[in-house]
Amino acid sequence: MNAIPILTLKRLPVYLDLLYKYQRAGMKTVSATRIADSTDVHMTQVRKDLAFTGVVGIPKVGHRITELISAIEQCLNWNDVSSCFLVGVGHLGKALLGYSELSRKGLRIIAAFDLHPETTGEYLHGVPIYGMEKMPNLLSRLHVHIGILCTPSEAAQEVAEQMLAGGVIAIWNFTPVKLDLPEDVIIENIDMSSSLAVLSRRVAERMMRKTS
Amino acid sequence: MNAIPILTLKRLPVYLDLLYKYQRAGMKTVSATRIADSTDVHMTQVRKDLAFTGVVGIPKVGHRITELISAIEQCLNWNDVSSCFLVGVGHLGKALLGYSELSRKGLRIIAAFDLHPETTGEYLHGVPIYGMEKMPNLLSRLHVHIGILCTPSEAAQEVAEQMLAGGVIAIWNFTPVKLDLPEDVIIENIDMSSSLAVLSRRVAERMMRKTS
DNA sequence: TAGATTGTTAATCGATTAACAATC
DNA sequence: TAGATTGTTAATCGATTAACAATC
Repeated sequence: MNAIPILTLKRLPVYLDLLYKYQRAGMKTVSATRIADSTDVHMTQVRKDLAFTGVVGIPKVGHRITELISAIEQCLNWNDVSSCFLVGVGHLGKALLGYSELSRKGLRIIAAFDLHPETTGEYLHGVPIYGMEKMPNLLSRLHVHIGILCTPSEAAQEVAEQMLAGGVIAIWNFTPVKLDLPEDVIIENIDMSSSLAVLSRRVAERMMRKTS
Repeated sequence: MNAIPILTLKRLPVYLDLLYKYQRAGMKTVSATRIADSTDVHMTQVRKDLAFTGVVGIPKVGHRITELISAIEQCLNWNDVSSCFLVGVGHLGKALLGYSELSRKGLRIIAAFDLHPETTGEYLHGVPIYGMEKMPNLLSRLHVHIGILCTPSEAAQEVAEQMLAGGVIAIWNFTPVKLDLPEDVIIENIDMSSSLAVLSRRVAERMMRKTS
C-alpha cells in the first residue's frame, strides 16, 4: 500500500462520481482527456492520479469504466464498509444520519449518542440513539474505531477524549474546534471556516475590481 | 488588494480562532512562534502568512493581538457583514441557520427558501422561510449576491442556475454536486467526500501496517 | 497505416522550510 | 548589552504541467 499524495486522494472521489454517471449513461470506456474536461483537472494530472490507483489503460481506447471504479474504490477502501458511530444528534448530526450516500462511501453509522436524546432508545434513519453515558460501554463492545463528531464546540474536546478512551483511532470532526489529541490519532476536519475564508476573500476581491 | 495564496487564506481563520482565545485569556501580544506551536504550522509559515495581512510586528515582543485580529478580519472581509440567503431547509440547512458564529464571520442569512417549507411564512432562528416560488422576486429586491446551497443533490444544479438568474455572484455549495456554471461565478464547495477519502485511506493504511 | 490515447520523463511552478541580517 | 523576535532572501520540496516515446 504505497503512499498517495493527499491532493490526489481528494480528487479521486470527484472522478468516482463522474464515472458512476458515465456508467449509468451506458458508457463502457472513458479517456483521461474526457475526465479532465469534466472536472477542471489537467489532463496529465488525471493520468497521474489514475496511475496511483494501479489501473492500466488501453492506448487509443481509454480506461474501462468498471475497472476504474473498482480501482478507485479499492484505493479509498470504499469497497468494504467500516462501522462507525456519531456523537451529537443536533441538526448536523441528523443530516449525516440521513445521508444515505455514506454507505456507498465505505461508512455505516451503527450507533449515535447525544447528551439529551429527544427520544432515547429510539431510532433515526435506522440508527439507534443512546444517551452519552452508554458510550464507553458500547464502544468497547461494538469494536468501532471511527467516530463522527458533531457536538457543540464546547463539548468537542472532551467527547473526542472519551472517544479515544473507547478505542477510536480516527475522528471525522465536523466541529470548528482544533482537537488537541495524541498525534497518532487520525483526524479529518470538515472546516467550514477555511472554505468561507476563501469565499469571502474572492467576493471582496470581485467587489474591489468592480468599484475601481 | 493583492492576491493571497489560497492555502494562506485557509490558515487565517485558524489563527483567528486562536487569537480570540488568547484575547479572552487577557493576553496582549503573541509571537509567531507561539502561534506556530498551537497550530502545527511551521513558524516561518506563520510569519509569511501574517505578512500577507499587512501587519508589522515588534521585534522581541511579537504582535499586538488586537491588531492581528483586525488585520485578519479585514483580509477576509469579515469585519463588515454581507447578507446572504440559503436554499434547502433540511437538517443541514437548519444546522446552518442555527450556526450563530456565521455572523462573526461576515455572513448574515437574511432569508431561506425551501420547496415545501414545513411552516411557510415562519421564522427559524430569526430567519424567514419562504417557498421556492418567492425566490426570483425576493432575490432581486433584496440585492443579495451570496447564496448557500443545501438542497438535495437532484435539485442542486437547477437551483444554482436560478440563483444566478437572481443576480448571485457567489455560491457556497454544501451539496456533493459539481456545479456546472459560468466560470466567473465564485463557487466554494464543502466537500465531505474528499475529506472522507483522506480519512478512509489513512485508516486503511493504519490497518495494513498493523496486520503486516 | 495513421491517429488517438496511454504512461513516463523532464521542466515549471508554487509553497514550505532554512538561513540570516535587522532591531526593540 | 544580549537574547528573542521580526521580516526577508535563498534553498528545498512537492505538485502541476509540458514534452514525447510507446502502442492498440
